[in-house]
Amino acid sequence: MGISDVIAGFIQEALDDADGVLELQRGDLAQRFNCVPSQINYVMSTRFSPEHGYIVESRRGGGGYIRITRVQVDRQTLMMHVINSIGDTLDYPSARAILTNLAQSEALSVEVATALLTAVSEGALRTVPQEKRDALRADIVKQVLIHFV
Amino acid sequence: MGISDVIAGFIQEALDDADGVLELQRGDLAQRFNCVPSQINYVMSTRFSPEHGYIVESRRGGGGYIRITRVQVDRQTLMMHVINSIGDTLDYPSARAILTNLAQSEALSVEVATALLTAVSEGALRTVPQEKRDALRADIVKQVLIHFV
DNA sequence: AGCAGAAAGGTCAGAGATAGTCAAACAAAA
DNA sequence: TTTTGTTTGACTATCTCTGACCTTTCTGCT
Repeated sequence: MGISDVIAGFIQEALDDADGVLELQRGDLAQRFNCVPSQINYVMSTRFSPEHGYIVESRRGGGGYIRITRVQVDRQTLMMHVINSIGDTLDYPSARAILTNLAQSEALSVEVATALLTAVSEGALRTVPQEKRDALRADIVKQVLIHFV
Repeated sequence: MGISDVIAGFIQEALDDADGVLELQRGDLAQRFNCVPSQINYVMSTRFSPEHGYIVESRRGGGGYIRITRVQVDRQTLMMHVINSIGDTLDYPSARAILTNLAQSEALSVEVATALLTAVSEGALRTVPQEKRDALRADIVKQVLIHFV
């Protein structure tokens, strides 16, 4: 088990204690585990990505921090199911179908579903090369849904 | 937490007590928090910008002051103002400030604001080349906001 | 009125403190 | 052996704090 796993475990525990939201300093953590600071970035991107159910925000400069939020996971298996069913790409009609479904089954409010659909519409993504839109759409939808689970 | 956050917190509280309008002296504040006066300017420009929902006016000379006003406008106006204020690019911290502000002033529900913020987070857009993210983020946010006016 | 000095606030660039990126070296797994 | 995952460190980006210098306004004196 490498150092990345140890760090990830430490953060998981701290998140449990802290009720799902944790703010820490990259330098501190690096020192505590005797590794280079960028190792923390690696851990964040491989263990606390949106797919894993976390949101990571940060700030540089004096008093900087990394904030990790674990999204609630107990509410809807439906959501998880939907999320898992979304592959690496998602075209607009499929997105529309999925979101309409979720709204109809009241897993999402109509407002949220509409907002999200608009966010991934061809219009909103028009500056993204055609061939990359579906991948991006999948990312965005998954991330938002994960956030709402 | 740095001194800027402390000062900002103090001002927020004072604004609450004072019903949204506050007049204070730069030198006084600096002395109270034991910092250089220009630190106050820094706090103004980073924490009380129009983007955050404040108007800051000031006057020099004897009896000079800094006046901070928390703005409250009707939903339509606020939305239009916000949409117009978004240029061709929008970084994540700005998006967060804008959406937090819209949620606080109840122009958007917390759910929608959160969903949109997640949709334009660095995580969700990670497959988009760094240099194109801010432009895309601006597009998405504007498109969704227009949809909600 | 005109002017000088005092009493504010403003600007900007540099130093310090954090965090992020990326690619190369290394290690583990298939 | 090929592929995938991990670790490192040099370089970069961003946020905060400070101080020297600048501009505006007020007040009192002539």
